[in-house]
Amino acid sequence: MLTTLRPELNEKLFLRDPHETDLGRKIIATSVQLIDELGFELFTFKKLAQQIGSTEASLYRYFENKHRLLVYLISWHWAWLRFQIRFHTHNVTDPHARLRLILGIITNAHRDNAATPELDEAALYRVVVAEASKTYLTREVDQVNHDGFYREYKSLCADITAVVQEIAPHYPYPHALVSTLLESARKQLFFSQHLPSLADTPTPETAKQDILGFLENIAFSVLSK
Amino acid sequence: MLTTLRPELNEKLFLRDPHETDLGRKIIATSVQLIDELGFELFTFKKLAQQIGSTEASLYRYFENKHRLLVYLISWHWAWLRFQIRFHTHNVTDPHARLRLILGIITNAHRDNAATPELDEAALYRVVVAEASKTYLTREVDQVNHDGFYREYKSLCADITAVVQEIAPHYPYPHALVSTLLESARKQLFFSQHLPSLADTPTPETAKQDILGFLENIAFSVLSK
DNA sequence: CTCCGGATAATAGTTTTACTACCATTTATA
DNA sequence: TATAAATGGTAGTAAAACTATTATCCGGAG
Repeated sequence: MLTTLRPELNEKLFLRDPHETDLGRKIIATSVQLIDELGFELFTFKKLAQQIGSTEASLYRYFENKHRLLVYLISWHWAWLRFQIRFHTHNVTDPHARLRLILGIITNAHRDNAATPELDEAALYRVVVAEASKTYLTREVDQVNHDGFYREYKSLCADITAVVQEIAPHYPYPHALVSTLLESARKQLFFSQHLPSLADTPTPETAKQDILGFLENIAFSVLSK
Repeated sequence: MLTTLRPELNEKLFLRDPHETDLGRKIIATSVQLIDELGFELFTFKKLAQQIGSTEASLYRYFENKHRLLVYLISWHWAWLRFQIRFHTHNVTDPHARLRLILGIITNAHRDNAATPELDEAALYRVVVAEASKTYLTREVDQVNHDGFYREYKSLCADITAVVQEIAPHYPYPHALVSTLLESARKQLFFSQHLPSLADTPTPETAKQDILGFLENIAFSVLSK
Protein backbone atom coordinates (compact mmCIF):
# COMPACT_ATOMS: atom_id res chain seq x y z
CA MET A 1 0.00 0.00 0.00
CA LEU A 2 2.72 2.41 0.98
CA THR A 3 4.45 1.85 -2.32
CA THR A 4 1.23 2.56 -4.17
CA LEU A 5 0.83 5.84 -2.32
CA ARG A 6 4.38 6.85 -3.07
CA PRO A 7 4.46 7.53 -6.76
CA GLU A 8 7.74 7.88 -8.59
CA LEU A 9 8.47 11.58 -8.83
CA ASN A 10 10.96 13.12 -11.21
CA GLU A 11 14.40 12.47 -9.76
CA LYS A 12 15.56 15.94 -10.60
CA LEU A 13 13.10 17.27 -8.02
CA PHE A 14 15.56 16.44 -5.26
CA LEU A 15 19.30 16.10 -4.78
CA ARG A 16 18.86 13.05 -2.61
CA ASP A 17 15.70 10.98 -2.35
CA PRO A 18 14.00 12.09 0.89
CA HIS A 19 12.15 8.77 1.20
CA GLU A 20 15.37 6.85 1.59
CA THR A 21 16.44 8.25 4.96
CA ASP A 22 15.04 9.18 8.33
CA LEU A 23 16.07 12.79 7.94
CA GLY A 24 14.56 12.90 4.47
CA ARG A 25 11.18 11.67 5.70
CA LYS A 26 11.31 14.16 8.56
CA ILE A 27 11.99 16.95 6.07
CA ILE A 28 8.86 16.08 4.09
CA ALA A 29 6.54 15.63 7.05
CA THR A 30 7.79 18.65 8.98
CA SER A 31 8.00 21.04 6.02
CA VAL A 32 4.31 20.45 5.25
CA GLN A 33 3.42 21.32 8.84
CA LEU A 34 5.67 24.36 8.89
CA ILE A 35 4.62 25.80 5.50
CA ASP A 36 0.99 25.27 6.49
CA GLU A 37 1.65 27.14 9.71
CA LEU A 38 3.91 29.98 8.53
CA GLY A 39 3.17 30.30 4.82
CA PHE A 40 5.88 29.81 2.21
CA GLU A 41 7.44 33.29 2.56
CA LEU A 42 8.11 33.02 6.29
CA PHE A 43 9.13 29.38 6.02
CA THR A 44 12.94 28.97 6.04
CA PHE A 45 15.36 26.06 6.03
CA LYS A 46 16.73 27.33 9.34
CA LYS A 47 13.34 27.09 11.05
CA LEU A 48 12.77 23.68 9.49
CA ALA A 49 16.16 22.46 10.68
CA GLN A 50 15.47 23.69 14.21
CA GLN A 51 12.08 21.98 14.24
CA ILE A 52 13.64 18.72 13.09
CA GLY A 53 16.71 19.03 15.29
CA SER A 54 19.10 19.18 12.36
CA THR A 55 20.96 21.91 10.48
CA GLU A 56 20.48 24.02 7.37
CA ALA A 57 23.39 22.43 5.50
CA SER A 58 21.87 18.98 5.93
CA LEU A 59 18.63 20.10 4.32
CA TYR A 60 20.48 21.55 1.35
CA ARG A 61 21.75 18.05 0.62
CA TYR A 62 18.19 16.97 -0.12
CA PHE A 63 16.80 20.03 -1.88
CA GLU A 64 18.59 22.74 -3.82
CA ASN A 65 16.47 25.41 -2.13
CA LYS A 66 13.11 25.91 -0.51
CA HIS A 67 11.38 26.51 -3.84
CA ARG A 68 12.43 23.08 -5.10
CA LEU A 69 11.12 21.57 -1.87
CA LEU A 70 7.78 23.27 -2.51
CA VAL A 71 7.72 21.94 -6.08
CA TYR A 72 8.40 18.48 -4.67
CA LEU A 73 5.55 18.67 -2.14
CA ILE A 74 3.07 20.04 -4.67
CA SER A 75 4.14 17.45 -7.26
CA TRP A 76 3.55 14.77 -4.67
CA HIS A 77 -0.01 16.06 -4.29
CA TRP A 78 -0.65 16.04 -8.06
CA ALA A 79 0.69 12.49 -8.31
CA TRP A 80 -1.48 11.50 -5.39
CA LEU A 81 -4.58 13.08 -7.01
CA ARG A 82 -3.79 11.27 -10.23
CA PHE A 83 -3.51 8.00 -8.35
CA GLN A 84 -6.83 8.59 -6.61
CA ILE A 85 -8.51 9.41 -9.92
CA ARG A 86 -7.25 6.19 -11.49
CA PHE A 87 -8.32 4.24 -8.42
CA HIS A 88 -11.84 5.64 -8.19
CA THR A 89 -12.63 5.72 -11.91
CA HIS A 90 -11.05 2.35 -12.54
CA ASN A 91 -14.17 0.58 -13.71
CA VAL A 92 -16.39 3.51 -14.61
CA THR A 93 -17.03 3.37 -18.34
CA ASP A 94 -19.31 6.36 -18.84
CA PRO A 95 -17.04 9.40 -19.38
CA HIS A 96 -19.65 11.76 -17.90
CA ALA A 97 -19.65 9.78 -14.67
CA ARG A 98 -15.86 9.70 -14.74
CA LEU A 99 -15.60 13.45 -15.13
CA ARG A 100 -18.08 13.93 -12.30
CA LEU A 101 -15.96 11.72 -10.05
CA ILE A 102 -12.79 13.55 -11.08
CA LEU A 103 -14.31 16.93 -10.22
CA GLY A 104 -15.26 15.55 -6.82
CA ILE A 105 -11.71 14.41 -6.24
CA ILE A 106 -10.01 17.65 -7.34
CA THR A 107 -12.29 19.78 -5.17
CA ASN A 108 -11.43 17.49 -2.27
CA ALA A 109 -15.17 17.17 -1.74
CA HIS A 110 -15.02 13.39 -1.53
CA ARG A 111 -14.22 11.75 1.77
CA ASP A 112 -10.63 10.60 2.00
CA ASN A 113 -10.33 7.29 3.81
CA ALA A 114 -6.91 6.28 2.54
CA ALA A 115 -3.99 6.29 4.90
CA THR A 116 -0.95 8.41 4.06
CA PRO A 117 1.26 7.66 7.00
CA GLU A 118 4.18 9.96 6.30
CA LEU A 119 2.16 12.98 5.28
CA ASP A 120 -0.62 15.04 6.79
CA GLU A 121 -2.77 15.02 3.67
CA ALA A 122 -5.16 17.73 4.95
CA ALA A 123 -2.28 20.08 5.77
CA LEU A 124 -0.75 19.39 2.35
CA TYR A 125 -4.03 20.29 0.67
CA ARG A 126 -4.09 23.62 2.53
CA VAL A 127 -0.53 24.20 1.34
CA VAL A 128 -1.56 23.35 -2.23
CA VAL A 129 -4.47 25.80 -2.11
CA ALA A 130 -2.33 28.65 -0.78
CA GLU A 131 1.03 27.99 -2.42
CA ALA A 132 0.73 25.85 -5.57
CA SER A 133 0.74 28.82 -7.95
CA LYS A 134 4.12 29.85 -6.59
CA THR A 135 5.69 26.74 -8.08
CA TYR A 136 5.35 28.27 -11.56
CA LEU A 137 4.92 32.00 -10.89
CA THR A 138 8.68 32.44 -10.78
CA ARG A 139 11.32 33.82 -13.10
CA GLU A 140 12.75 30.32 -13.58
CA VAL A 141 9.54 28.74 -14.96
CA ASP A 142 11.00 27.95 -18.33
CA GLN A 143 14.17 26.43 -16.89
CA VAL A 144 12.24 24.48 -14.25
CA ASN A 145 9.74 23.32 -16.87
CA HIS A 146 12.51 22.28 -19.24
CA ASP A 147 13.95 20.11 -16.45
CA GLY A 148 10.57 18.34 -16.25
CA PHE A 149 9.59 19.55 -12.79
CA TYR A 150 5.97 20.12 -13.76
CA ARG A 151 5.58 16.64 -15.22
CA GLU A 152 3.14 15.51 -12.51
CA TYR A 153 0.81 18.45 -13.03
CA LYS A 154 0.91 18.11 -16.81
CA SER A 155 0.23 14.37 -16.63
CA LEU A 156 -2.75 15.00 -14.37
CA CYS A 157 -4.11 17.57 -16.83
CA ALA A 158 -3.51 15.23 -19.75
CA ASP A 159 -5.44 12.40 -18.07
CA ILE A 160 -8.44 14.63 -17.39
CA THR A 161 -8.25 16.18 -20.85
CA ALA A 162 -8.58 12.69 -22.34
CA VAL A 163 -11.89 12.24 -20.51
CA VAL A 164 -13.10 15.63 -21.72
CA GLN A 165 -12.21 14.71 -25.29
CA GLU A 166 -14.06 11.43 -24.94
CA ILE A 167 -17.19 13.36 -23.95
CA ALA A 168 -16.85 16.06 -26.62
CA PRO A 169 -14.30 15.18 -29.31
CA HIS A 170 -14.86 18.45 -31.17
CA TYR A 171 -14.75 20.86 -28.24
CA PRO A 172 -11.96 23.30 -29.18
CA TYR A 173 -10.53 24.15 -25.72
CA PRO A 174 -10.09 20.89 -23.77
CA HIS A 175 -6.68 21.77 -22.26
CA ALA A 176 -7.71 25.26 -21.26
CA LEU A 177 -10.93 23.92 -19.76
CA VAL A 178 -9.14 21.32 -17.64
CA SER A 179 -6.44 23.66 -16.35
CA THR A 180 -9.11 26.26 -15.60
CA LEU A 181 -11.18 23.71 -13.65
CA LEU A 182 -8.12 22.59 -11.67
CA GLU A 183 -6.97 26.13 -10.92
CA SER A 184 -10.47 27.32 -10.12
CA ALA A 185 -11.08 24.48 -7.67
CA ARG A 186 -8.22 25.73 -5.50
CA LYS A 187 -8.75 29.43 -6.06
CA GLN A 188 -12.44 29.35 -5.20
CA LEU A 189 -11.66 27.55 -1.96
CA PHE A 190 -9.09 30.23 -1.17
CA PHE A 191 -11.55 33.00 -2.01
CA SER A 192 -14.30 31.40 0.06
CA GLN A 193 -11.96 31.57 3.05
CA HIS A 194 -10.33 34.96 2.51
CA LEU A 195 -12.19 37.02 -0.11
CA PRO A 196 -15.75 35.65 0.07
CA SER A 197 -17.21 38.35 -2.17
CA LEU A 198 -15.35 36.70 -5.08
CA ALA A 199 -17.00 33.31 -4.46
CA ASP A 200 -20.50 31.87 -4.04
CA THR A 201 -20.10 29.80 -0.89
CA PRO A 202 -22.65 30.95 1.70
CA THR A 203 -21.21 28.83 4.53
CA PRO A 204 -17.70 27.43 5.06
CA GLU A 205 -19.15 23.99 5.83
CA THR A 206 -20.65 23.56 2.38
CA ALA A 207 -17.89 25.42 0.50
CA LYS A 208 -16.38 22.36 -1.15
CA GLN A 209 -19.82 21.12 -2.25
CA ASP A 210 -20.71 24.56 -3.62
CA ILE A 211 -17.44 24.72 -5.56
CA LEU A 212 -18.07 21.24 -6.91
CA GLY A 213 -21.50 22.36 -8.10
CA PHE A 214 -19.97 25.38 -9.78
CA LEU A 215 -17.32 23.34 -11.59
CA GLU A 216 -19.82 20.68 -12.69
CA ASN A 217 -22.05 23.42 -14.01
CA ILE A 218 -19.23 24.91 -16.08
CA ALA A 219 -17.90 21.59 -17.36
CA PHE A 220 -21.19 20.06 -18.40
CA SER A 221 -22.65 23.29 -19.80
CA VAL A 222 -19.63 23.78 -22.00
CA LEU A 223 -19.37 20.15 -23.12
CA SER A 224 -23.07 19.60 -23.81
CA LYS A 225 -23.17 22.14 -26.64
CA MET B 1 -7.89 63.16 -19.33
CA LEU B 2 -4.95 62.49 -17.06
CA THR B 3 -7.17 62.85 -14.04
CA THR B 4 -9.60 60.36 -15.51
CA LEU B 5 -6.83 57.87 -16.01
CA ARG B 6 -5.65 58.32 -12.46
CA PRO B 7 -8.38 56.81 -10.34
CA GLU B 8 -8.52 57.43 -6.64
CA LEU B 9 -6.89 54.44 -4.99
CA ASN B 10 -7.27 53.54 -1.34
CA GLU B 11 -5.04 55.92 0.62
CA LYS B 12 -3.85 53.14 2.87
CA LEU B 13 -2.09 51.62 -0.14
CA PHE B 14 0.78 54.06 0.33
CA LEU B 15 2.44 56.03 3.10
CA ARG B 16 2.79 59.07 0.88
CA ASP B 17 0.94 59.64 -2.38
CA PRO B 18 3.43 58.78 -5.14
CA HIS B 19 1.61 61.00 -7.64
CA GLU B 20 2.33 64.13 -5.63
CA THR B 21 6.10 64.20 -6.08
CA ASP B 22 8.74 63.65 -8.72
CA LEU B 23 10.33 60.84 -6.77
CA GLY B 24 6.93 59.21 -6.27
CA ARG B 25 6.18 59.21 -10.00
CA LYS B 26 9.63 57.82 -10.71
CA ILE B 27 8.99 55.01 -8.21
CA ILE B 28 5.82 53.97 -10.02
CA ALA B 29 7.21 54.16 -13.53
CA THR B 30 10.53 52.54 -12.73
CA SER B 31 9.18 49.79 -10.48
CA VAL B 32 6.92 48.56 -13.30
CA GLN B 33 9.93 48.34 -15.61
CA LEU B 34 12.09 46.60 -13.02
CA ILE B 35 9.48 44.08 -11.84
CA ASP B 36 8.73 43.29 -15.48
CA GLU B 37 12.43 42.75 -16.09
CA LEU B 38 13.49 40.92 -12.92
CA GLY B 39 10.29 39.38 -11.57
CA PHE B 40 8.94 40.27 -8.14
CA GLU B 41 11.29 37.98 -6.18
CA LEU B 42 14.50 39.45 -7.56
CA PHE B 43 13.12 42.98 -7.49
CA THR B 44 14.41 44.92 -4.46
CA PHE B 45 14.08 48.46 -3.14
CA LYS B 46 17.85 48.78 -3.37
CA LYS B 47 17.90 48.02 -7.11
CA LEU B 48 14.94 50.35 -7.62
CA ALA B 49 16.70 53.13 -5.71
CA GLN B 50 19.87 52.66 -7.76
CA GLN B 51 17.89 52.77 -11.00
CA ILE B 52 16.15 55.96 -9.94
CA GLY B 53 19.26 57.52 -8.43
CA SER B 54 17.81 57.63 -4.93
CA THR B 55 18.11 55.52 -1.77
CA GLU B 56 16.26 52.70 -0.08
CA ALA B 57 15.18 54.80 2.90
CA SER B 58 13.50 57.31 0.59
CA LEU B 59 11.40 54.58 -1.02
CA TYR B 60 10.27 53.31 2.36
CA ARG B 61 8.67 56.71 2.91
CA TYR B 62 6.26 56.01 0.07
CA PHE B 63 5.55 52.31 0.54
CA GLU B 64 5.77 50.19 3.67
CA ASN B 65 7.47 47.40 1.72
CA LYS B 66 7.77 45.99 -1.77
CA HIS B 67 4.62 43.89 -1.37
CA ARG B 68 2.53 47.01 -0.73
CA LEU B 69 4.07 48.60 -3.80
CA LEU B 70 3.00 45.56 -5.84
CA VAL B 71 -0.53 45.79 -4.43
CA TYR B 72 -0.57 49.45 -5.43
CA LEU B 73 0.54 48.74 -9.00
CA ILE B 74 -1.91 45.87 -9.46
CA SER B 75 -4.74 47.91 -7.93
CA TRP B 76 -3.95 50.66 -10.37
CA HIS B 77 -4.43 48.14 -13.20
CA TRP B 78 -7.78 46.92 -11.86
CA ALA B 79 -8.99 50.51 -11.52
CA TRP B 80 -7.79 51.20 -15.05
CA LEU B 81 -9.61 48.12 -16.39
CA ARG B 82 -12.76 49.20 -14.60
CA PHE B 83 -12.47 52.63 -16.14
CA GLN B 84 -12.00 51.17 -19.60
CA ILE B 85 -15.01 48.91 -19.13
CA ARG B 86 -17.19 51.85 -18.12
CA PHE B 87 -15.88 53.86 -21.02
CA HIS B 88 -16.39 51.23 -23.72
CA THR B 89 -19.74 49.88 -22.49
CA HIS B 90 -21.11 53.32 -21.73
CA ASN B 91 -23.96 53.26 -24.18
CA VAL B 92 -24.30 49.54 -24.83
CA THR B 93 -27.69 48.47 -23.55
CA ASP B 94 -27.70 44.76 -24.42
CA PRO B 95 -26.04 42.93 -21.49
CA HIS B 96 -24.79 40.16 -23.80
CA ALA B 97 -22.94 42.70 -25.92
CA ARG B 98 -21.62 44.35 -22.75
CA LEU B 99 -20.27 41.08 -21.40
CA ARG B 100 -18.64 40.35 -24.74
CA LEU B 101 -16.93 43.73 -24.68
CA ILE B 102 -15.84 43.21 -21.07
CA LEU B 103 -14.27 39.86 -21.90
CA GLY B 104 -12.37 41.51 -24.73
CA ILE B 105 -11.06 44.16 -22.36
CA ILE B 106 -9.99 41.77 -19.59
CA THR B 107 -8.14 39.51 -22.02
CA ASN B 108 -6.38 42.60 -23.33
CA ALA B 109 -7.45 41.42 -26.78
CA HIS B 110 -8.80 44.84 -27.71
CA ARG B 111 -6.45 47.46 -29.07
CA ASP B 112 -5.45 50.05 -26.50
CA ASN B 113 -5.19 53.50 -28.01
CA ALA B 114 -5.45 55.51 -24.81
CA ALA B 115 -2.41 57.36 -23.55
CA THR B 116 -1.09 56.56 -20.08
CA PRO B 117 1.85 58.89 -19.90
CA GLU B 118 3.33 57.93 -16.55
CA LEU B 119 2.99 54.20 -16.95
CA ASP B 120 4.05 51.61 -19.51
CA GLU B 121 0.66 49.94 -19.74
CA ALA B 122 1.98 46.90 -21.67
CA ALA B 123 4.73 46.26 -19.12
CA LEU B 124 2.19 46.62 -16.31
CA TYR B 125 -0.05 44.03 -17.96
CA ARG B 126 2.87 41.58 -18.12
CA VAL B 127 3.46 42.25 -14.42
CA VAL B 128 -0.24 41.66 -13.70
CA VAL B 129 -0.18 38.33 -15.55
CA ALA B 130 2.91 37.09 -13.74
CA GLU B 131 2.53 38.66 -10.29
CA ALA B 132 -1.08 39.59 -9.50
CA SER B 133 -1.80 36.39 -7.55
CA LYS B 134 1.01 37.27 -5.18
CA THR B 135 -0.95 40.24 -3.91
CA TYR B 136 -3.32 37.90 -2.08
CA LEU B 137 -1.35 34.63 -1.83
CA THR B 138 0.31 35.85 1.35
CA ARG B 139 -0.03 35.17 5.04
CA GLU B 140 -1.38 38.70 5.58
CA VAL B 141 -4.38 38.38 3.21
CA ASP B 142 -6.95 38.82 5.92
CA GLN B 143 -5.21 41.84 7.44
CA VAL B 144 -4.56 43.40 4.03
CA ASN B 145 -8.15 42.71 2.98
CA HIS B 146 -9.51 44.17 6.20
CA ASP B 147 -7.58 47.35 5.44
CA GLY B 148 -9.41 47.54 2.11
CA PHE B 149 -6.41 46.95 -0.12
CA TYR B 150 -8.33 44.70 -2.51
CA ARG B 151 -11.14 47.19 -2.98
CA GLU B 152 -10.28 47.85 -6.64
CA TYR B 153 -10.35 44.17 -7.58
CA LYS B 154 -13.58 43.55 -5.69
CA SER B 155 -15.25 46.56 -7.29
CA LEU B 156 -14.23 45.34 -10.73
CA CYS B 157 -15.71 41.91 -9.98
CA ALA B 158 -18.87 43.45 -8.60
CA ASP B 159 -19.38 45.54 -11.77
CA ILE B 160 -18.99 42.51 -14.03
CA THR B 161 -21.15 40.36 -11.75
CA ALA B 162 -23.96 42.87 -12.17
CA VAL B 163 -23.86 42.34 -15.95
CA VAL B 164 -23.88 38.57 -15.48
CA GLN B 165 -26.89 38.83 -13.19
CA GLU B 166 -28.68 41.01 -15.73
CA ILE B 167 -28.20 38.26 -18.34
CA ALA B 168 -29.15 35.38 -16.05
CA PRO B 169 -30.82 36.53 -12.79
CA HIS B 170 -31.18 32.98 -11.50
CA TYR B 171 -27.70 31.68 -12.28
CA PRO B 172 -26.41 30.48 -8.87
CA TYR B 173 -22.68 31.23 -9.21
CA PRO B 174 -22.26 34.74 -10.63
CA HIS B 175 -19.38 35.79 -8.34
CA ALA B 176 -17.46 32.57 -8.81
CA LEU B 177 -17.97 32.77 -12.58
CA VAL B 178 -16.65 36.32 -12.80
CA SER B 179 -13.60 35.75 -10.62
CA THR B 180 -12.87 32.56 -12.55
CA LEU B 181 -13.08 34.40 -15.88
CA LEU B 182 -10.79 37.15 -14.61
CA GLU B 183 -8.26 34.75 -13.14
CA SER B 184 -8.39 32.45 -16.13
CA ALA B 185 -7.78 35.29 -18.58
CA ARG B 186 -4.42 35.95 -16.97
CA LYS B 187 -3.50 32.37 -16.22
CA GLN B 188 -4.21 31.09 -19.71
CA LEU B 189 -1.99 33.82 -21.14
CA PHE B 190 0.75 32.77 -18.74
CA PHE B 191 0.30 29.10 -19.65
CA SER B 192 0.32 29.86 -23.37
CA GLN B 193 3.74 31.45 -22.89
CA HIS B 194 5.32 29.05 -20.41
CA LEU B 195 3.32 25.80 -20.12
CA PRO B 196 1.57 25.55 -23.50
CA SER B 197 0.29 22.02 -22.90
CA LEU B 198 -2.11 23.52 -20.33
CA ALA B 199 -3.62 25.91 -22.86
CA ASP B 200 -5.17 25.82 -26.33
CA THR B 201 -3.30 28.58 -28.10
CA PRO B 202 -1.60 27.17 -31.21
CA THR B 203 0.38 30.33 -31.97
CA PRO B 204 1.52 33.16 -29.68
CA GLU B 205 0.19 35.74 -32.15
CA THR B 206 -3.40 34.61 -31.77
CA ALA B 207 -3.15 33.67 -28.07
CA LYS B 208 -5.25 36.56 -26.78
CA GLN B 209 -7.94 35.92 -29.38
CA ASP B 210 -7.97 32.20 -28.57
CA ILE B 211 -8.30 32.92 -24.85
CA LEU B 212 -11.11 35.36 -25.58
CA GLY B 213 -12.89 32.64 -27.53
CA PHE B 214 -12.46 30.21 -24.66
CA LEU B 215 -13.82 32.65 -22.08
CA GLU B 216 -16.77 33.64 -24.27
CA ASN B 217 -17.55 29.97 -24.78
CA ILE B 218 -17.59 29.34 -21.03
CA ALA B 219 -19.55 32.46 -20.12
CA PHE B 220 -22.27 32.14 -22.72
CA SER B 221 -22.62 28.36 -22.41
CA VAL B 222 -23.12 28.65 -18.69
CA LEU B 223 -25.47 31.64 -18.84
CA SER B 224 -27.64 30.39 -21.69
CA LYS B 225 -28.95 27.42 -19.72
C1' DC C 1 17.56 89.11 5.40
C1' DT C 2 18.18 85.57 8.46
C1' DC C 3 17.14 82.44 11.72
C1' DC C 4 14.26 78.54 13.08
C1' DG C 5 11.28 74.38 12.67
C1' DG C 6 9.72 70.86 10.21
C1' DA C 7 9.83 68.10 6.26
C1' DT C 8 12.57 65.41 3.16
C1' DA C 9 16.44 62.74 1.77
C1' DA C 10 21.06 60.35 2.49
C1' DT C 11 24.23 57.53 5.44
C1' DA C 12 25.22 53.88 7.87
C1' DG C 13 23.96 50.73 10.38
C1' DT C 14 21.22 45.69 12.21
C1' DT C 15 18.93 41.45 11.60
C1' DT C 16 17.60 37.76 8.85
C1' DT C 17 17.74 34.89 4.82
C1' DA C 18 19.85 32.02 1.47
C1' DC C 19 23.49 29.69 0.54
C1' DT C 20 28.48 27.53 0.74
C1' DA C 21 32.97 25.84 2.02
C1' DC C 22 34.95 23.05 5.06
C1' DC C 23 35.37 19.63 8.82
C1' DA C 24 33.80 15.40 11.52
C1' DT C 25 31.70 11.10 11.87
C1' DT C 26 29.58 7.07 10.56
C1' DT C 27 28.86 3.24 7.42
C1' DA C 28 29.83 0.03 3.65
C1' DT C 29 33.07 -2.69 1.55
C1' DA C 30 37.75 -4.57 0.02
C1' DT D 1 41.01 -3.89 9.65
C1' DA D 2 41.77 -0.22 6.29
C1' DT D 3 39.64 3.05 3.53
C1' DA D 4 36.68 5.67 0.87
C1' DA D 5 32.15 7.04 0.27
C1' DA D 6 28.16 8.80 2.29
C1' DT D 7 26.08 11.49 5.74
C1' DG D 8 25.81 15.11 9.07
C1' DG D 9 27.67 19.38 11.62
C1' DT D 10 30.21 24.06 12.06
C1' DA D 11 31.08 28.33 10.69
C1' DG D 12 31.15 31.24 7.75
C1' DT D 13 29.59 35.07 3.39
C1' DA D 14 26.59 38.02 0.48
C1' DA D 15 22.56 40.06 -0.11
C1' DA D 16 17.82 41.54 1.34
C1' DA D 17 14.76 43.94 4.28
C1' DC D 18 14.37 47.15 7.19
C1' DT D 19 15.67 51.16 10.66
C1' DA D 20 17.97 54.68 13.45
C1' DT D 21 20.61 58.59 12.89
C1' DT D 22 22.45 62.45 10.55
C1' DA D 23 22.43 65.97 6.83
C1' DT D 24 19.98 69.11 3.76
C1' DC D 25 16.43 71.86 1.98
C1' DC D 26 12.58 75.08 2.18
C1' DG D 27 8.99 78.23 3.89
C1' DG D 28 7.65 81.46 6.97
C1' DA D 29 8.32 84.56 11.65
C1' DG D 30 10.89 88.06 13.52
